Amino acid sequence: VSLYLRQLEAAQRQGLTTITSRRLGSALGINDAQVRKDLAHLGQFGQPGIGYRVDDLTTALRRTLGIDRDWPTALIGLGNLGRALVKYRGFRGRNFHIVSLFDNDARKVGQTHGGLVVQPLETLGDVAREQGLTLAILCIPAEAAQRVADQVVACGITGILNFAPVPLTVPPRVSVVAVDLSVQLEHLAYKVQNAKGGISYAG
Amino acid sequence: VSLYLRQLEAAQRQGLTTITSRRLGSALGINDAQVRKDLAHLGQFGQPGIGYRVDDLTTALRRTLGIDRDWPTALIGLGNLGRALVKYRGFRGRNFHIVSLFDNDARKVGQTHGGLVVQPLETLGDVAREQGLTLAILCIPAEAAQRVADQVVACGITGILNFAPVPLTVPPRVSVVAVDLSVQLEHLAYKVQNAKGGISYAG
DNA sequence: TAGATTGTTAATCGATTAACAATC
DNA sequence: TAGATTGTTAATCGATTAACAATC
Repeated sequence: VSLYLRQLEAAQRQGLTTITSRRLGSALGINDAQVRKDLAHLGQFGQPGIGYRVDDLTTALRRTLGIDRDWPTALIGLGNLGRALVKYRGFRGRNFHIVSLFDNDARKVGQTHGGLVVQPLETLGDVAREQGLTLAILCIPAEAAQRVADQVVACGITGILNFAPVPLTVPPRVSVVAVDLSVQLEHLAYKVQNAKGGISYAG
Repeated sequence: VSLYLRQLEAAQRQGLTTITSRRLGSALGINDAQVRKDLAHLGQFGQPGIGYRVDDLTTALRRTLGIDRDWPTALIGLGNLGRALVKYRGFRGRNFHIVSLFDNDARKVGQTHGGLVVQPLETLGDVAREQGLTLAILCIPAEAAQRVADQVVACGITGILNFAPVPLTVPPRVSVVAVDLSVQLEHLAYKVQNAKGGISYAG
C-alpha cells in the first residue's frame, strides 16, 4: 500500500495529473486488474477512459495509510540504536514525531538527545496522557522487551514498532510491527546462498 | 524460514530432542501439513510415528539459511544509523561479522568505531578482494544509494542490506533486502488506524 | 462518435488444507 | 502389534488474471 504512494509521489514529481492502472501496475510489477481492485476498495476514484487523478488518489492513500494526521511517538530505550533513531531524518516530513524519550537506566535519564530529555519509564503513563502518545518505538534488549511492552500497552498506546529480537505478546487491540535486523540479515544470506538472483523489498 | 529456526532453538532450550509438525505449526500459527511440506522440501528428516529430530533439523535449516558459514560484511556509511549498527550486538553469534567500514566523507575516514578504522570508499574493491567480503550494509542517504550500490556490485559483493529509503536497481545475480524504517512506521500507522487488532512479524 | 480505461464479474491459477498409505 | 506421525497426493480455498459492460 505504501508502495502505491511512493509511485504516485514519483508521478507527481514528473508533473503528471492522471495515471492509469496499467502504468501504476507495471511500475510495481503487478497486474493492472490488481491495481484497480485495490484502489476500488478505497472508493471510486478512477475516471473511465482517463485514469486516476494523481492528487486525489494521493490524498486518499494518505488517509488510509493514516499519514494525514499526526502520530506523537515515544522512543523507549536509548542504546546505540535508540539514539540513532532519534536523529534519523527519514521519519521527518511524514507526520511521525518522536515527542518523548524514555529509559530505565538512571544514568541515561536526564540526558538530552535531539533536543529531548530522557525521562524515567515510570512516568510513561502520565506523559502518554499529557502528550496523547499513540505509538511507541522499542529499542531495548530482548530480556526487557515483553515487560516494557506490557507497560506501554497499559498506558493505552496502541501501536508498537519493535526492534527487540523477540516476538511480543499483546492484546488484540494493539498492533505490532517487528523489525528484527538479524532476521533481515539471515534472509539476505539465504537469498545470496540459494540465489541466481531476484530482488525483494522487505521494507 | 528463519522462524522455524527460532522455534527449534526454543525447543532445544526446553530440552526436547524431537518435535512434531503439528507442534511446530501451532507455534507459528500454520497448518501441520504446511510444515511437513516445507521441511520435506529440504530433504527427508522426519521419522514417521516420531517427528523431527530437533538437532538434525536445526543443522539442516542453518545450512539452507546459510548461517553455517561466515559472512564477512562491509558497512558503508557511518552516519547515526551506521555507527549504531557497528555496535549492535544482535548480529554477533550469528556468523555475520562486520569486518570493514567505509565512508565517502573525508572527515569520517580514519575514525575508529567498534575497533575498526573507517576507510575511503575508493579502496572498497581492494579490501573486498583481500577480505573476501560477501555482504554490504548500506547506511547512506537516498541520493547516494544507487551510486554506491553500483560500486558495491562492481566489487563482486552479491548481497546488500539497504537502509536507504530508495529501491535499488541491481543485476539479477545480486540479492537485496531493503529495510525502510519509514515504510515500517507507515505500516504500523495503517494497522493502528484500520485495526481491531492483529499482530504481524515483519522481520 | 470513437478510443480508452474504469469497476466488477467470471475464469484461471497457485497455495493451503485434508486425507491416507507408508513407516517407525 | 497398535498408536502415532511422516511424505505426498487429491480436494479445497483464496487470490490473481482475463474479460467486458459501463462510461468518460
